[in-house]
Amino acid sequence: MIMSNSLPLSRRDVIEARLAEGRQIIAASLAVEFNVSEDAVRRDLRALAAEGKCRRVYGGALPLLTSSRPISDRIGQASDRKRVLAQAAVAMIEPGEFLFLDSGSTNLAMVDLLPKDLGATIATNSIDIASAVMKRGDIPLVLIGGAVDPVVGGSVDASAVAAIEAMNIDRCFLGVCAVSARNGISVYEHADAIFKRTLLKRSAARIALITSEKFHERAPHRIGGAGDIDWLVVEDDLPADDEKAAVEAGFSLVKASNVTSSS
Amino acid sequence: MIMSNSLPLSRRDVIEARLAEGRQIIAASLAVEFNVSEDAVRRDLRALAAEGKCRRVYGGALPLLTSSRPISDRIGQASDRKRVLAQAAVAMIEPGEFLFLDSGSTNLAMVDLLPKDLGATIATNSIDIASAVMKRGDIPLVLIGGAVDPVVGGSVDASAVAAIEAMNIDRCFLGVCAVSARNGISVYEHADAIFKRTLLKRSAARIALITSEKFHERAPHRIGGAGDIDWLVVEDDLPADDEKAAVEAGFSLVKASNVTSSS
DNA sequence: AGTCAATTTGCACATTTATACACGATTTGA
DNA sequence: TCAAATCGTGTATAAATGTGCAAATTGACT
Repeated sequence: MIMSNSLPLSRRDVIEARLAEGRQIIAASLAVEFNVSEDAVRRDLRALAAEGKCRRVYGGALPLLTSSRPISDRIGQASDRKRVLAQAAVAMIEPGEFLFLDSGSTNLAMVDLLPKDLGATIATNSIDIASAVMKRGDIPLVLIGGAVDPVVGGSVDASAVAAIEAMNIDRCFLGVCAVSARNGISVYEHADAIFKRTLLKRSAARIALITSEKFHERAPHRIGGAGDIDWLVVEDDLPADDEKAAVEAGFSLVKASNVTSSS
Repeated sequence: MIMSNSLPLSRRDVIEARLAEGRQIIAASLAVEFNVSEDAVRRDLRALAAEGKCRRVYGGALPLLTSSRPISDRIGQASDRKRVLAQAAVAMIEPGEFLFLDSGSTNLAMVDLLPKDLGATIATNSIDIASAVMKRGDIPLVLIGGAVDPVVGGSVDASAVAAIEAMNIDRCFLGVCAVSARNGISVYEHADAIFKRTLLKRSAARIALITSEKFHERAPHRIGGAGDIDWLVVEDDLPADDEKAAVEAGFSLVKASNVTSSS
């Protein structure tokens, strides 16, 4: 029973860590995520601002450092778009579900956005995702073993397929390399494709997070078509022709609007 | 039900060990787990905080350097001593072997010290070690899956045991929590002990890296005695009485002299 | 065995801390 | 300008904490 009861003050550390990454803080979102009132979040922000760790703004707080961060900026930019997708995906999760997070940087971004009181269990074959989930420490984790594919960053061999064959997954988040109306969803690695097909077969709800450039990628191994995926979570500013083609191919789209306040 | 009838002193050691692993301590949970009042736990936390081992927070305590860099900071603390042990352990590896690296920060230190042209394959159940091996990118990796034990940082459940039952390991590096002449080698977690016993059974050569303080730790679950381990890699400055007791208990010691040179 | 000192523990009490709620003031956006 | 959202302050409540003290345990010495 050592589950998920996190220390109250660790919340402030989490906020501080996010600020250190250059991320903006929205008081209302944090309140929901940590399952506390907005007053508590505001107190934390006030304390952090008093320590000079952030700047208070209407609706939340912003990190202080605005000057030179060459590398982190680029990562932060890419992360921002992926985080919007991830936030929309997190909102689709029901409490207590058995989730599978497939390998992929967008799925990795989901881990930090999962609410604290989520009673879900996460299974994954990605070492990076497993590492992130374990670092949180409040989510039960099931790791899929097997020979590790260095391109995928996780196990996609026969033993990994056999492991998920024995799972009843409530909701899986698929990582894909390319999407098109003609070829459906595809990936680069053959073994990865076999693994993902099995994953889709064993999952009740199947979701894929798609950054806009994925619609113009090409990959050799087809996983399936529109009938094999329940939802594609796409960016808000997806070009109209891409969207039209996807819808006509039978895909159900969920637009991830960055409702994160104005700005 | 783990009823620890162990010595009162051991409780504080267990708490310290958990903090060293980066885990957060919740006073109320600890009180239930050790079957003592919260006052006793708070007294321990106060003492540990006074020693600089942790940071007290409302509701329990947090490890000191955990928010920003949980892994690298821990390694940075005792990196010198552990790197010496790890270097000695790496020297025992033969080319082309199938290795198993058990969970543990000392074994983790081995990953970065492995030579480039090593034709070995590494298997592990530790997420941190898998992450480090994958980051290198030049070593074939086999990951042991299963439900992840948050204390161990990897899988030690029945499926993990079943996975290594099918392996013929040339050389395994065991992670242990405590060593003594009377009780042999021991760990904190029951499932971890079962896993390690199977690991020893499936391994041709069995090695454990032991920092000196492990000789004065206590842990509830015994893995085995001197006959179950081929080599204990110990520090150069191991106290003479500890060394004498270990040798008389039948252990074969390898002293890791810090003549690492270079760098 | 007996005794004494030191440590550890549990309990009672006052204090501090964190939190949620209520109300008025302030800011934001249309 | 107005309405909605957000912020700040005050207050009540629950939880955690620190302190003092007595009982129980341990270890050493006679």
